[in-house]
Amino acid sequence: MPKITFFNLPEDKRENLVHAAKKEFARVPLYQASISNIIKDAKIPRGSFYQYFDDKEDAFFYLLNSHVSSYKQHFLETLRKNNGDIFDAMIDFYTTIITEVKENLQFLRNLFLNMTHRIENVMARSFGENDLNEDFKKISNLINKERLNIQDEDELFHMMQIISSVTFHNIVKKFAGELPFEEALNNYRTEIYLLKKGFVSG
Amino acid sequence: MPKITFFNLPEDKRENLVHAAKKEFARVPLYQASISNIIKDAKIPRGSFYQYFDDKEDAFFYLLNSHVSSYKQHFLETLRKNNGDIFDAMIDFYTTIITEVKENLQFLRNLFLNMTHRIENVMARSFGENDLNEDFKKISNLINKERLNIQDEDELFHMMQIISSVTFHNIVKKFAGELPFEEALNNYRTEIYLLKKGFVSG
DNA sequence: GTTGACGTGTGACACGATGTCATATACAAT
DNA sequence: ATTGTATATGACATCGTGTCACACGTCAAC
Repeated sequence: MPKITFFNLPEDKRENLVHAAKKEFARVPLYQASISNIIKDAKIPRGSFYQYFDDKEDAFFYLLNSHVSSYKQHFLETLRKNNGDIFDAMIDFYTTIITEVKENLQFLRNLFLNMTHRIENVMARSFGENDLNEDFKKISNLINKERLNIQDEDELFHMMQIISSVTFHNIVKKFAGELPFEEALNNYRTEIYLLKKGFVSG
Repeated sequence: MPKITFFNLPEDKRENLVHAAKKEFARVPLYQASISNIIKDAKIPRGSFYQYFDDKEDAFFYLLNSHVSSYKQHFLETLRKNNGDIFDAMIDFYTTIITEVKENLQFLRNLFLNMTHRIENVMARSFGENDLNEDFKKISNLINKERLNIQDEDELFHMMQIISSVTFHNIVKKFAGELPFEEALNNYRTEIYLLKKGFVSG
């Protein structure tokens, strides 16, 4: 978490700094980002940066969290819009991610191509990292379970784990492979379809 | 790839260096590893390191590749041993990974908790990263498709993609959560079971 | 209006890591 | 011996990090 000093900053100065950080993390992934670039761009002295943040990661995760919150919101709306059909909602959501633009897209690209567990952990909260999780319950309540071949909450939890693994991986492959939109979407659709019908007949 | 000089090295000196590198990459993930530590441990001068490798990553991926080759071998044997039952083979293989010991375990831990796309790409070759892939064909030929609810090679490819996404993610969660062996295995079994039966009834 | 306390701003600095390069050494071939 | 080629070496320039002593500004108390 950023320090209190950061939140006490006059809005324009704070936004300026945030923008410089965003720019740097859109340029390169976390481990290659440099504080020097951020402060040069934001035109603040080195010491000031350390008044606001513990270090590079602190700034990064602050930005990441705000991204995640907004995507979380968006996902819940998407799920509602699709009347609780989790599969349609995922495809919808997947489309949103891979059609982001400009700086946001670069940020996401660096994010997904360098998805350490620590980062994944922050993101996965949207999908419910553990079964006591508030977000998981919210999602669970929205899901239409009528035609789901799922026995209990535990299976539902693991179903969500699987879906998010597959979704993450598809996003990574889209970003890595520079696949055209249609191809990426078809791949994802195929995999969701396979998940629905299952691998074993009978 | 390491330079020719590296392969010309007398065996004991080379192994000594490899061991020092392994130790460093078992200590911390790639992005935190330091060449200084490696050369200190291997007792070679700084300049020599750069005679053998381009940089830190070069050394890392050399080690990684040798790990992957051996696991690839092991996976094919496992699949044969399980008479082409891909699901049993995966559970078998998963067990192997999470019960590795000592230095190997730490290396894998750092690997999976910091799985960038570049690393995943190297690993995924064992599972067949693209359908023209030699390894994918080998695996495909070994798989018993009798009871599989799979129409064609494309679906098979995506099935493998899904299985590897889920497997990777389970390994990450095991390492991150420090889950006891039994719990980790049960989680993985549940997810494989769900993949087999499918999410939608009918 | 002087003082002191507190929060904040600042940049020089010590430290550590990287990759390079000029020079030294070993050794084989002639 | 001489020359050529491969390898060894460590000092060095460069860059990024995090810290620290000091400067500044505000405000309340006296």
